[in-house]
Amino acid sequence: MSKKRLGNVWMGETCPIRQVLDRFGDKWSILIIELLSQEGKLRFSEIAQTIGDISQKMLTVTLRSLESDGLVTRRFYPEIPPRVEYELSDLGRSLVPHIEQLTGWGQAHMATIMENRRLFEAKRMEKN
Amino acid sequence: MSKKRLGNVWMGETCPIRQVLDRFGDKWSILIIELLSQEGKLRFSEIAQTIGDISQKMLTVTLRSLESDGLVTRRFYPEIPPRVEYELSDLGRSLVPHIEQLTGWGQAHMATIMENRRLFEAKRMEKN
DNA sequence: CAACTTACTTACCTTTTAGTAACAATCGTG
DNA sequence: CACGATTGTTACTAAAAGGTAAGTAAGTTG
Repeated sequence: MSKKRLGNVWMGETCPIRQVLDRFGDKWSILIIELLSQEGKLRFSEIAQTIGDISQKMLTVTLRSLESDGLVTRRFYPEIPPRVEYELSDLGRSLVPHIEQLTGWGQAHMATIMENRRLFEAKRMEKN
Repeated sequence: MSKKRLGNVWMGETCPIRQVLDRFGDKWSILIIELLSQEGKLRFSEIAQTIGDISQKMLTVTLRSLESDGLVTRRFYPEIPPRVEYELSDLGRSLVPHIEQLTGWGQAHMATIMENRRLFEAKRMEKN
C-alpha cells in the first residue's frame, strides 16, 4: 500500500539527484568546466575575460571549490606579476560528455520550451 | 590573437549552458521530473509525501513552471475534494535519460569528490 | 618612488530563492 | 453548521547566493 515512506531515495542527502544539484547547480561551475574542456589550460584572467560577466570574487570561489573537489587543477607560477593556470583533471574531464548531453538537449528543445511558455502565459491571460 | 571577445558563446542569454542552468538549476525541477519518470502518474499529495521536505508552495510553483514549459501535463478532476494528476509529457520524458546520465556520474564519483574535499581542507589547515 | 600588473581577499550590500503559516474553495458527512 | 479532505494562494520572513568596490602582495618599469 504505502510506497515505502521511510528512508526512500528521494529524501535527504543520500539522494544522488540532490547531491549533483547541490554540487553543480550554482551559477558558474558547469560553465567553467565546459570552458576549460574546450580551451584546455587557461589563466585566471583569460577565464574572466571569456565569460565576461563573472565577478572576480565568484571566479575565485568557483575555481577554488572545483579545485577542492578535484575537478580542476591549479598551477601557480611565482613570477611577478604572478601567473596561475587552470586545467581540467581526469575527473573533471569525465564529467564533460554528460554536461554536453544535457546542453545538447537544451539546444534542441529550448526554443520549444520558450514557445510553450509563451502559449501558457497567453492562455493564462485570456482567462482573466 | 584575441579569441573573439564579442558575441562569444559564453556570454549572455544565448549560451546554451546558461539556458539549461537557468531552467533546471533550481532546487526541485529535476527531482520532480525524475520522480514522475519512475512513478508515472502522481497526485499533488503523492509527490509531496514522497519528497517529504518540499513545501506546498514550492511544489505548486515548480509544478506550474514545469507545466508552463510543456515538460509536465496536469489533469484536473473537479471532484470534491479535488484531484489533480501530474505526468511527464513526451518532451519531459526526452530529458530523463540525460538527467540519469548525470546522476549516474554522481553516484560513481561523488564519494571521490567528498574525499578530495576532505583532503583539500586538511592541506589548507596544515598551512595555518 | 609612484604606477602597473595579476591573482586574489575582505567587508558590505543587493537580489534571489525558498520556507512558514494562515487563508480559500468546495461539498458531503455527522 | 462545524469539520475534513485536497489543491492551491498570499503575505511575510529567513537564508543563500552573488555583486561591488576597495585593499594586498611584490617586483618591474618609467
